[in-house]
Amino acid sequence: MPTTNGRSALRLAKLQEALASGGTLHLRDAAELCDVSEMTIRRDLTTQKSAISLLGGRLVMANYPGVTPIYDLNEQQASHYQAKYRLCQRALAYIQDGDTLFIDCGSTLMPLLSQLSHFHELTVVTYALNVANAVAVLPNVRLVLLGGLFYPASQSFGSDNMAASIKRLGINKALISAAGVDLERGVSCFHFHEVAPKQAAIATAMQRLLVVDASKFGVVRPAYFASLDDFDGVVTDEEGMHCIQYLGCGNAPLLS
Amino acid sequence: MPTTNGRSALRLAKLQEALASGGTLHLRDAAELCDVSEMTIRRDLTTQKSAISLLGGRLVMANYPGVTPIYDLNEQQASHYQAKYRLCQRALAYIQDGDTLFIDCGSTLMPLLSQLSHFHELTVVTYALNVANAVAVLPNVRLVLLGGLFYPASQSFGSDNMAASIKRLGINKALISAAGVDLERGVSCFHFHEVAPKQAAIATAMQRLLVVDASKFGVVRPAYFASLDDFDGVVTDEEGMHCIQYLGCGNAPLLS
DNA sequence: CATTCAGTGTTATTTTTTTAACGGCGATTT
DNA sequence: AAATCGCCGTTAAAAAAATAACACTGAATG
Repeated sequence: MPTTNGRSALRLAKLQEALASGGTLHLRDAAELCDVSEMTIRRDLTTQKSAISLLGGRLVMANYPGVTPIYDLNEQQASHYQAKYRLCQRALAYIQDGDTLFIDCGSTLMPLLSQLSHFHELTVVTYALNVANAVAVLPNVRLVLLGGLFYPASQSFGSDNMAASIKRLGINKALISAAGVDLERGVSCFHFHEVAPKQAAIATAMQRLLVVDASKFGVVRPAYFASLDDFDGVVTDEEGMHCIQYLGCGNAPLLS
Repeated sequence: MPTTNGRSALRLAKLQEALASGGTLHLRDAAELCDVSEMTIRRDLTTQKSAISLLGGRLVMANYPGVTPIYDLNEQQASHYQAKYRLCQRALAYIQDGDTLFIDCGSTLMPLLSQLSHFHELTVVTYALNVANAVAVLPNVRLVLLGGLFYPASQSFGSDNMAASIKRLGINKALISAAGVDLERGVSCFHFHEVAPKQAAIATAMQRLLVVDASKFGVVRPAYFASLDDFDGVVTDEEGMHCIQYLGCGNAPLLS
């Protein structure tokens, strides 16, 4: 195993460039490209740590969405996903063909996106890169991405005139996610740059839905952005329903 | 093999949702999730065509960037990539630490992006989704994405006020790609929505570089956006240099 | 000049993945 | 009720990929 990063690192760099445009590269081709044996490429990959990973004989960019975080489905994870999935199923019930949806950032609403392919025509407005990527591949959904400076922590964008941009759009339904929901302290998230777009969407949309699972109830996060009264409804899971009833729920009607 | 889309399609849908958030799912886990054998999942995948593909025993979303278009490196393709790579290496020579770069859409400049990780600090401005994805993973590069309505054909965004947004940014160097370069008919691309951002970047940037390989010379595409004189330089490959000398090259100095 | 060692290729072995073939079960048809 | 057929599991065989072990090379070192 090479200790000094000699030619090994150079090869990795070369391969990384080859993969940067997107796509996969067979081990055989990678070896040919670098003019070494497959074994050497294998060793490069195991010794030097890089953004490339080997998936069934093919090199892929590990940091690309849809590749890296090998979905872990052991016991708990499975049910955790199931919960998120069911939550999105409930949210799905409020979406109709022809809607212009505002989709918030975060991972909560991701399971919803692939479901959107069942509709005939939709428009999705978002300021999150992961959401945009998932929507971009849907042929029946128009995508409007609100750009700006990228914040890696939330995979989303922020800009001065985002609020103005949102208000120019005819948003039908806003699906807002949150990291904390408290009856007294209101609805909050982690990052301050998310506040402006969330508030603008709430201000503009015809119908405002807060989509949160039970784990968010009774939690307060640094960035306050709305009170429960600002929403037309709360979409939550079975367990979340109990939390709301316990809390009293302001005057936001419980949805599903 | 199932002829009527019965439970098969339902399983695929379920798996697709599981993968939508990004990530991979081992065949074993997929089988467990659907409560069938691995063989059944395999059959589902081969009979029904879906957005899911099987890569080394793992299910991945085929339409995600970095997965689907299995990089084909047969003879010609290899040299073609090498050419693109060398072209970008030349362009790289004009980039300095601290620059604010405008990166155009298309595939030409993709090999450049992973190279940017070698710099200490950079800012990249783009209106292309594939560029944004490649830049988003670089920790040392600030990303500004100019949003709008998404155009799948060019993987880029367009909006009314994109030109205005670009002009508000202090763009240092603009790296512009093109689909056609002709001495008399000027520089052109395929899609009309690319014209506004390209022109705005050319108008704003301190330094304007046209990055094109030899295959673009003498070609005219539907959307004209600049003349060769509008650029401070042309970055091209060895073969492209000959083309330029043959054409006369306007007054744009040849770079590399 | 002999030794060491990083770097690599080759070969063999093990493990995993893929493919193919067969048989069972339940619903529908004849 | 027998036959058909869609659907699925199981098993065996083939192919591919991952791992391990060993040998060779050339440069640096003693």
